[in-house]
Amino acid sequence: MKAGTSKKTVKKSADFRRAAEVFKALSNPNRLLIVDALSEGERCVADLTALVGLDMSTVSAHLAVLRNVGIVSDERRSTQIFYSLRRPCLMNVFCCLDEFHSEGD
Amino acid sequence: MKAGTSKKTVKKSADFRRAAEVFKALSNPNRLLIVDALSEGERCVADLTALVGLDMSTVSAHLAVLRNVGIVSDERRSTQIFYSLRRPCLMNVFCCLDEFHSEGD
DNA sequence: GCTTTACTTGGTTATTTTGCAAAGTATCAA
DNA sequence: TTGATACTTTGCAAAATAACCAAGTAAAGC
Repeated sequence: MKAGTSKKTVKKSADFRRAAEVFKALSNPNRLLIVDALSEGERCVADLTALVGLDMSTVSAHLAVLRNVGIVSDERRSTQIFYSLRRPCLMNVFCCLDEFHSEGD
Repeated sequence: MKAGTSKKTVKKSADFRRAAEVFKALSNPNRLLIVDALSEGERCVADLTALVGLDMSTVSAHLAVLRNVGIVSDERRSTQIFYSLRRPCLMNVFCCLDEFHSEGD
């Protein structure tokens, strides 16, 4: 643990705003579907579009949301653009969610 | 690990919808502020209202959102209603988010 | 240069979210 | 039972989101 870092972190308004943005990016089922697909490796937009079954422009917008909060990155190779997950720890979030739901009432 | 459970879980549309609802509940800075406060113990609505600095009706609505996805539970004691976190693992999500941001570029 | 392919951006519409204020409900105390 | 306290619910306006289609851009091939 770094110096100046304590277990009980002091959180500021900006921290909550930033965290909320990440959660908001993950708050749509189609984006989660995309994130899940990317967890198995990079995919181009056409593949993701086929996967989610919406208009490509819509999928492109979803990818922009994920990109803007740093969840995915894109790389153009000739005419295609490949997206991939930037944050391996995102998969932990999914695991935590499984736990969340299986704790049930 | 239970029988019938594999590492590579097959996820259905309903799973993504349910997960998205939890993320949506966490996608607002004021709700995150509330969750953070509750991570230190139960609080009544008046206390949470003072904390977030919005109208009590607004805070009540935020609490309803968190309650509807099972993140918090409420218990009336005389005229006050105390809210508390139902899911300890939610704090793991916060840890994961810290990790998320500190990986950042 | 022109076309095609693969994507993104802009415009529009319907729906959802977030806030406040006012009215409603539950509990307690006088 | 009347009033006060502590919430919740309803009604409403402003802003954000998610979807489509149409138009714009970037790279590759002809």
